[in-house]
Amino acid sequence: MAANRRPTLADVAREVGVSAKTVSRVLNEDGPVSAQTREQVLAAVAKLGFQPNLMARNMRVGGPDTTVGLVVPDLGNPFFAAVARGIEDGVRERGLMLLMGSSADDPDRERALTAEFLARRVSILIVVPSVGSHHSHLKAHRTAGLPIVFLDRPGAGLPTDSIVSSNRAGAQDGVTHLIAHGHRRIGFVGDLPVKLYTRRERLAGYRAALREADIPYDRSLVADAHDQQGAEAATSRLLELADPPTALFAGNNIMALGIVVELARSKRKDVAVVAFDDVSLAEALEPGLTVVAQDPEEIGRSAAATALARLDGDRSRARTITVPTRLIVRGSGERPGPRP
Amino acid sequence: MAANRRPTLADVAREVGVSAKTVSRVLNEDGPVSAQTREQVLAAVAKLGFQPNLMARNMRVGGPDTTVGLVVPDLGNPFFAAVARGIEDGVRERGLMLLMGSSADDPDRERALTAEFLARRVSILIVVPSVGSHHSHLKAHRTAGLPIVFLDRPGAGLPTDSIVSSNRAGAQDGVTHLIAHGHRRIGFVGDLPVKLYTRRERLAGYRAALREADIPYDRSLVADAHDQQGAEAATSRLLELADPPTALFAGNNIMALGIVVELARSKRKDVAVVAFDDVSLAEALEPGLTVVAQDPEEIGRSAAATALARLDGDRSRARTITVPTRLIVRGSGERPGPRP
DNA sequence: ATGAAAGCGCTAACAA
DNA sequence: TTGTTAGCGCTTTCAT
Repeated sequence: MAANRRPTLADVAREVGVSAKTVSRVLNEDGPVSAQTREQVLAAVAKLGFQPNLMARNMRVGGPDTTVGLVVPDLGNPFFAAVARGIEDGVRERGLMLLMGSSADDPDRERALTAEFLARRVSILIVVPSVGSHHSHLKAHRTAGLPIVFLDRPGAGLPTDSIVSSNRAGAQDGVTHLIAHGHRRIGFVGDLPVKLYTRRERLAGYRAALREADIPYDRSLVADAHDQQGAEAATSRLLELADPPTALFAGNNIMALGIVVELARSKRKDVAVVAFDDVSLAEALEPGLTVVAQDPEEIGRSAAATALARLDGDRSRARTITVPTRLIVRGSGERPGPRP
Repeated sequence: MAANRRPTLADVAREVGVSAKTVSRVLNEDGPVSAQTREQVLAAVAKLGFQPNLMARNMRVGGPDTTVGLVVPDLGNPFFAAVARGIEDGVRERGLMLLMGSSADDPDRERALTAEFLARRVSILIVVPSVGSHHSHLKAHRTAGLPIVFLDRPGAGLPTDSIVSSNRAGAQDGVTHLIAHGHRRIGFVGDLPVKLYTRRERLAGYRAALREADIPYDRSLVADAHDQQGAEAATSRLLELADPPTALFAGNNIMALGIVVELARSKRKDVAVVAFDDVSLAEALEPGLTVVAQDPEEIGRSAAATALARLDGDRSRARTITVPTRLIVRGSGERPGPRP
């Protein structure tokens, strides 16, 4: 069967014997329409299976597209998936949908995605900026009224709203928890690149906790990895040091998976662990994995709320909203430290 | 500062002193343009910060929007997040983006989302159908050439391509594994509603395994839950039966989390477990969680590939593609069964 | 209560 | 190599 042309407003109008404008009035409950005409129009709409073309409507009306453009590093990462759900939650009642793309933390892909979103005239742009990406080219759009929100990390080259977790304080809490249980040699397994905002902030929190306890910072206890496998290897390397750590701090959820898996594989039950960001099954481990939990859905909802406020005319200064983290103690931070 | 009108093609043309069509030619690398004109146009584009309006372009060209409409029950579920990534992977090189929405397994919301997608003239529609949703209203669109793919579950009322896991065989493998290790009273914790396709298929696999081993089917060993907390409660109830199960089979990833967490909390190390769908940290548990792993990204890529083939004119009969599952033995299925 | 004409921003199909 | 005209499907404006 050949691909039929989809019916248009004009087709419906012709079917009923009225003008296109009348059909439009019925569908948008615009001007006055007689009950009978309305009936006939609705019948024809149903008969032809007409569905108004939103692109055409949007274009004529001149307003933005009713979508939220969202760029995340990886759609498959549970953290960003939860963030996306939070955003969707926050904008659904305003009738906005999510237009999404993964940047893989590549500035070029991020830029291509944002360009595409802009070309589509999204109502809101929400971006988890990649390391090395600049956003000065977005300035004109922001000035023109497009709400732009940076998420998880602040953006470079453009003063605008950002939503971040309390990375530094949260990491400090987590590491302090380890110190309180007698640990003085604490490894840090962070993601890459090292310039990544969250990585730096969390490392700063780690160092602040050490400083607070008068423990010297030992660079050799800081390891890096790109992914879970890398974190497993990093964990293994740290534990093979001449003077190895008795505890490990995971810089994010993926690093946490690597650390925990490697410790399980090597049956190292003597190493304490605290992770930044919660992971599923954390409470089912033995002992339970102590984490500095983020609230990704709240981050998403907060981004949505901020952007919607801008859409509604809020012209106040750009703010950075910090979503608090919460230390959830489950036991893994209390594993025996070095003998006193 | 007032919201400035965004520059249009005509603005650029005026700036340079050429016609709109010429600008269009430069931007789309369409017809021939003199090097000098091209330079000037590009300069003006940069100067004005012009970005072509994709909606207008699409409309004029008459083609569909370069988006994939995707409806999933829950964006935050790692399984669907991974599926989404697979789809994105599969369509990116064709220049398609993801337009997403969560249905919460509510047929009305699913319908609202698909209607919105249709109104937006998506190039492809991919849906995880809710229980009770019907899709006969999509028939005309499919006939008109819109590729429609059902994912994870087949759709009702419309013969079209579907991508599913080998639910029945996979579940049978998992339960057979438990039986091979001496278990005869095996509980099944499935999600709701009970009419859900995946739930029914996996339960059928469970029953097939029992039948194969001449173990009578005991309805009291089948429990249901909506979410992780529900699965925890269901696990607890099963274990309190007069003649309790010595092993449990989880109907999906969320049920698995509930079972594992509840067993850890009640320190029941004597209960064997196999889960349908892999979860992170499964290998770090003690013993590792044996699972029937799905391949969500492959499901997504497969859906993308199927839809793209349809877009390219494939008019063959609707097929159902079954993505194989794989039993990953990690130990939890081998916990001691009843004494012989 | 309804319709005709114009135009949103862009490109196809022609000319020149 | 470039411009002109028309029109995608819809809504606005102004008539009737």
